[in-house]
Amino acid sequence: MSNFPFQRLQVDLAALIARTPAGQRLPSEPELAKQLGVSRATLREAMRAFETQGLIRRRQGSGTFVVGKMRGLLDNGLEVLESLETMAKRLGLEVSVSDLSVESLPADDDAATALGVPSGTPLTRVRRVVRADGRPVAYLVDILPEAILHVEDLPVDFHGSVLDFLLDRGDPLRTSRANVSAIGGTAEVAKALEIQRGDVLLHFYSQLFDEENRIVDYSLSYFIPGYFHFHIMRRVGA
Amino acid sequence: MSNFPFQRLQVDLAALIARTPAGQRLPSEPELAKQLGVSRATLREAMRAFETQGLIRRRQGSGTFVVGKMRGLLDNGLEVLESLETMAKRLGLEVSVSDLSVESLPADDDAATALGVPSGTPLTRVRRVVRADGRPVAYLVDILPEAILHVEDLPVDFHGSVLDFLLDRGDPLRTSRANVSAIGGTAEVAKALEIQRGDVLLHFYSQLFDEENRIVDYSLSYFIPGYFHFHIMRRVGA
DNA sequence: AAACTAGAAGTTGTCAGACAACTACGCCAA
DNA sequence: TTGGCGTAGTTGTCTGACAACTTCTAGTTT
Repeated sequence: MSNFPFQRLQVDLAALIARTPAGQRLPSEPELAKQLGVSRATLREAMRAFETQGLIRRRQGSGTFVVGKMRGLLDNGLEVLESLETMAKRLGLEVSVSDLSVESLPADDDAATALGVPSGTPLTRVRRVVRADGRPVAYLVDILPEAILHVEDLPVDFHGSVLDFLLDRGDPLRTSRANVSAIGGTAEVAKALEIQRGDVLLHFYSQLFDEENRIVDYSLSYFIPGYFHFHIMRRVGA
Repeated sequence: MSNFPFQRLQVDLAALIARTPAGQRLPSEPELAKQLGVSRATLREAMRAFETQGLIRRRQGSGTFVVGKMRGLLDNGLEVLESLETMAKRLGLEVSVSDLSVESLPADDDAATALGVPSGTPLTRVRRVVRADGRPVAYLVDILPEAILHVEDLPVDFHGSVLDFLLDRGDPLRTSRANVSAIGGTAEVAKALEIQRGDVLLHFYSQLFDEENRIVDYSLSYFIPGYFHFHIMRRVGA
């Protein structure tokens, strides 16, 4: 549908790669270009993008090969930011949200530095507990300027994911930087997750950036180990 | 030095992007191609690769812009696999290794499934404690088939990093899949790290793959929170 | 003077065709 | 059987061109 060959091409190529068994060779570039209705130069740019992502491998004189079943891995991985709700839905899991709290408050020093705004700036804070099988598995806190998300912007059926809301609204989000660590639950978190204070938790502290590299949101996530399996694909450093 | 335009180009372009302030425009494609001594088509392939990595952004009719100070972030991040020793060196930190233990043992069920080999296969296990300021900060265990790394392959001055050794040897390593979680220290780990059993630890369980997607090594890493700051750059899911 | 419009210049997006470098495979000869 | 060689097929790179888009300027209109 798109009039932009490269974008359409990326979709088509991704589909082709996804349905091609690992290790198998793709059609030759001239042929693929003809099939997909683009020039070889454009096709090669797209292939270079996929090669950079490690999905295919090209060997001069031999051909282009799809590299592996990374697909399923990547999707569950941390390379792509998506809400827990979206992730759970994709994995066919049943999750529910409880203790949803949306409130406005002025920025304290921590929030001010994390968001790059002056102290006292009006903020919106969203907190929620995610449950699987009725048991708490994650406690999530999002904090962002009221200018970006006002309490009253939220629909009545808001299910808790700030990320999903911003995406639906069309905000130009780009990347998230997540700091990963392990901590013992504080009193507040322990209460929300129905665990003992000091129990082991996986902790993400992350900032969300828009396409101009401005900080849109920062969030604190606390996961009870064992329910979600987070993984990362890492490239070997040259 | 390289006779392969694309590889040389990637290095040159990376350098150019690195030393260009964030937000600034790069020279136009025809000019850059001339400067770097390649055709515009080849240049564009390289730029597409960098664009995929999120380092630059191109706008038709306007120009190509470097995107941000991601550079410093990425380097400390988890996208690229490198040994703790290499990381520390790059960051100018002083770390030492103690309790280095290298031994051979047959594969138990866990190791067999993790490495994709039959139970009983001869394995090599490398364990070590990494210290900063004399205090333990990480406990690392690498396990891999003896066929890939035999105890006697190791030099007398082996400093503990299996990854560095394999890389120096020229093994064709490609990616690592790291599962990240939080756990309480077991007796063995607690003893090595001089902490209480059950104390909070950040835990990586990772598999190392070669370019044919074969499992080369799997490792267990335990980090005392606060010393290393691991972070991940995530793209917002479409 | 201010605001709007048309155009020109510059930039990225895409295309077509060609040749070079390399690989895989089969054929032929020893 | 084995070794070498040539040929077809594939990716790597280059050249030149045109289309689509953005930005800025200069002129025109209000």
